[in-house]
Amino acid sequence: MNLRELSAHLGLSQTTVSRALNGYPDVALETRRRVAEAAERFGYRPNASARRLATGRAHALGVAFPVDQNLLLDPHYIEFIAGLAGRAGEAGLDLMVSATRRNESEVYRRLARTRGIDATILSGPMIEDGRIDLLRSIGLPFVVHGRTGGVPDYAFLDIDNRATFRQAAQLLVDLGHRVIGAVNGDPVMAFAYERRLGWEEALTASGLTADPTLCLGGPMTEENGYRFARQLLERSPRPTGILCASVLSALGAYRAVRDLGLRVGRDVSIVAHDDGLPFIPPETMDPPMTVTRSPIRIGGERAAELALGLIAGRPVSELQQVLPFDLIYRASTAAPRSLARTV
Amino acid sequence: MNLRELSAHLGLSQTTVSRALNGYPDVALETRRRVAEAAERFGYRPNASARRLATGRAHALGVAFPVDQNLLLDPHYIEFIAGLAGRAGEAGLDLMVSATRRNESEVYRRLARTRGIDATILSGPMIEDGRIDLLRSIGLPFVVHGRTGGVPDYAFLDIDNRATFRQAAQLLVDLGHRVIGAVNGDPVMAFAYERRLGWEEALTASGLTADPTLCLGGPMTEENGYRFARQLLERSPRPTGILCASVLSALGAYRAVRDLGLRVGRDVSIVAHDDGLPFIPPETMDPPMTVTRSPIRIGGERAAELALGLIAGRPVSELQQVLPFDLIYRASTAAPRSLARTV
DNA sequence: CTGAAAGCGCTTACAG
DNA sequence: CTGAAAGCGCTTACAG
Repeated sequence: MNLRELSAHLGLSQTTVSRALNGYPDVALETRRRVAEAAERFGYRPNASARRLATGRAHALGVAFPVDQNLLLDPHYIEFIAGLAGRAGEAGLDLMVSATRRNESEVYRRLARTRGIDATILSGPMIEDGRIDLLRSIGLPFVVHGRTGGVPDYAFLDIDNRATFRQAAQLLVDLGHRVIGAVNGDPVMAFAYERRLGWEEALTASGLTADPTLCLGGPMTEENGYRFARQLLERSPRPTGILCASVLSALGAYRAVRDLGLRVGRDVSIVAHDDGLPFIPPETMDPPMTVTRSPIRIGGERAAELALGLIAGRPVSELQQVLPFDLIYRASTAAPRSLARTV
Repeated sequence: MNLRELSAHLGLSQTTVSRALNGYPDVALETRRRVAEAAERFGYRPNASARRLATGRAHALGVAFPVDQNLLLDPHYIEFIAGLAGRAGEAGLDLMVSATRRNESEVYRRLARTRGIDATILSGPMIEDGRIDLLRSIGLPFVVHGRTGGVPDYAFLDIDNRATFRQAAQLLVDLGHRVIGAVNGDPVMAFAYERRLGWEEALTASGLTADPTLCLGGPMTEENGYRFARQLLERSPRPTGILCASVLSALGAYRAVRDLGLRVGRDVSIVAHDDGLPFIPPETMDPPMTVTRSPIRIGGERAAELALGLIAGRPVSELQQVLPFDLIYRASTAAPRSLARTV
């Protein structure tokens, strides 16, 4: 059933039926009702391609899906996509996923020329990220999930990454810890850069030195978490507190602590940033883990909303959002042992 | 730059340019070359919507992305999507992701009517799954990742789930284990049903009884893995071997073993099925874990290939594939302790 | 080997 | 309040 057939059936012109369906004014109430009823009955749905061609709007959002570099294709990214797809769907937009393998800019070019999407969402910006300039130069509207340094002149949503690690480190300092290491994300990523600064700020503000070799970074896997934590714990003096950039790395850090015959909470305090990955709830870890928390899925939803605003032509300055996070205290953090004894 | 402009620039008709670009015969070699060169130089890309409208082919695959039920929106599914998107992209197809929340059939109806995709991939079939009949009835071509009982009359790709658990259980039996439990997937899922049968078959074939209360099932999370394994290990007699449906549940099972003051490998042997999730390598677990292994990402790639075949009109009987798996022996399995002592 | 023309199924000024 | 008609940018029989 297409528009022509539906119109013929109703004895109306395509114009009127189209207008009625799309909620335009200047259609008699009774006509509108009849059209809606018939469309429903026949299960009429406008052909997406025809509509796109006629309006010039794709009614779709797009993302480049990095299928080779595990950097992004991780649970964090997926939760983000889930939020994005969900919110886009509610607004009647499709989500187009284009696989990329080291050819991300080529993919953006194609998407722009092909008019397959109205806007794209760029994830995981690096400290220096050529993709932003590229998107700007090809004129494809975009929202950045995260942000590069300075005051961005593009639409973005992010959390205050610096504050997450600053508050986490501050908590450990307040508990009495003096040697605090960090298992950070990949140092090329903008968010990891910010977190590192947060860790530094908390330490130096308390008169402690932020020894750069105590901040190790790399993709946030269990394996790296183990490797980095182990490296930190084998130093002398041994850190009594460790910050982790993700629950995934924290899983590895927990393992490293155990491997060395130590116990999380008692011998080593751990605080991680929790993106709300549904299958690794930090409250069921052993011991339950203290975290800064901001569900990345919410981020996906917000990104979709910002993209909608972008398409609607709202000014970029209104499309910049910093989401809040919570600091949730659990049993993986405590006063360091030496201190506990003297109390 | 559109086709009209490109043609005008070349002094050729749109017909000829289109034919040259699409590799049709009956175009002079020199013309073909000139067209290709100009298209490249101007970065011409056909408007996707126009092409879709004209050909009736969407040049896109679609999947329903369940954003509320965590059942599917898990790392396994994502790895699958990565394979799917990658292979589809190589073939020049886009991947359309439509969010669903308890309205999956509505989404399929819309996709079919809207002509937005050429075929869809249905993931995680349940033992009784109405979606298959629905897809058939609305005429949307589909590939099933997995299969329901019997001999399917639809395109599918799957692994031999029954054999995975049968071989895993057999391994434990051969090592001398007599009480073997299973932490299975959700019992409504077809794959979990098959695995359960495999576990049963191995036990009964060896003269052991497959006590149904020793096979526990639910979504494959760390948490469920912990809960079910703990439940099994608190029984008397205590199982000395446990099968896990996923590395994720196995993570929880490892934790349960530790919590009870036991050790994996020594006190309890564990074998899991490994879908190749990149961020949880079983070889780095403590101790390294014995697994049956079949990367689910390969499954996604194959699914894309089958969908391509479907679109090309190949008969369904040629589009059914069962992927192999490996059994990889590591330190999480050993002879049970009582037996080890007598040796 | 090339081109004029119809058609895919919508939307949208424009006229009445 | 409604309709005839043009147009979105391609593809593809068909004619030459």
